[in-house]
Amino acid sequence: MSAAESAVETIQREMTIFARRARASAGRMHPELSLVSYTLLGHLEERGGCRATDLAAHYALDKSTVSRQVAALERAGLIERRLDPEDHRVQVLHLTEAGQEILAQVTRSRRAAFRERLAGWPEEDLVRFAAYLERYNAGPAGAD
Amino acid sequence: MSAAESAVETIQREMTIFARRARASAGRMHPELSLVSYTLLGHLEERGGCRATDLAAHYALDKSTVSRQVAALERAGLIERRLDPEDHRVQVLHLTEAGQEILAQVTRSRRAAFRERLAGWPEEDLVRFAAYLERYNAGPAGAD
DNA sequence: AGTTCAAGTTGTACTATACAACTACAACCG
DNA sequence: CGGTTGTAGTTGTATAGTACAACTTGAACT
Repeated sequence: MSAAESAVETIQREMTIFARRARASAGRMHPELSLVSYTLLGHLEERGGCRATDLAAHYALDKSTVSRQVAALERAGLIERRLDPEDHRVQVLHLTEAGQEILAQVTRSRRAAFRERLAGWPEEDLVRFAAYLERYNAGPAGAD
Repeated sequence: MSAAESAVETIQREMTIFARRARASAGRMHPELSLVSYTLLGHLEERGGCRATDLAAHYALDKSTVSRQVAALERAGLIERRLDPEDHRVQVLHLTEAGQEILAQVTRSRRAAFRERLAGWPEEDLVRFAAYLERYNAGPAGAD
């Protein structure tokens, strides 16, 4: 096996390990915000509000799933819905202040975990690793 | 923000994207084998058989969860249980031939997906990326 | 023998998810 | 206009994966 093939093997294996661990630990680390909820809130913050349908499309989730997640987030007071005056079918979702706070807090704690894990890496390696990951994820969606 | 801090941000973000995508696509890509089942079968192959309790410990799953997964895999004919003659509480799990075949097939198809995604990467980058991932995952478990 | 420990199963509950059927509104077309 | 078709979102139903607790069975060690 060539060095390239064996590197691909390793990348596959390590990415799988990571995915499994992330799934296992996500719920336990931030009981207040599941990985999906966190991602949705993050998207809302980044975009400054969007529609449930956009979330579903972007994250390849069924609209019913998003609908229930959104309902839960609203119940928890983390987002609010504003009827689009242009189109009354549409509800534009926005973070509430509480939502912004929780998102910031979870982001901080996640960032701390990553930072700790990456402590001791030379800056050059961090930058290259980050670039590789971006390049990997920028590829066509669909493969793991 | 320093280059190192911003790289950590990027790593966190991209790893999260990856974990989300993996979860979303795993079920659709290999309906015959969930990510967990695949991982369990892989572990059995690697170890040449082990106990349900070992699986639970290694993957931080509840023993009841493993028990049901194992039951399903046995029902599907992919693994078999052998009573440990030394200790009749213990069932040593082994891949059946069908299990080995399916595992090999899913591994091939996953590998193909990764290979396609990484096509065009210079060998040097593949090797470095693989090394970074190994180093990342080798850190203390628990952080995402 | 009796107690304590370990492996595994089963009952129950919860979360995330998908698919399908439905409602409400919009847009378009004749 | 007014009917048809399309889009946003909700709700009913089903399934998978998971955890926790209670239980069964066998082992080990006094």
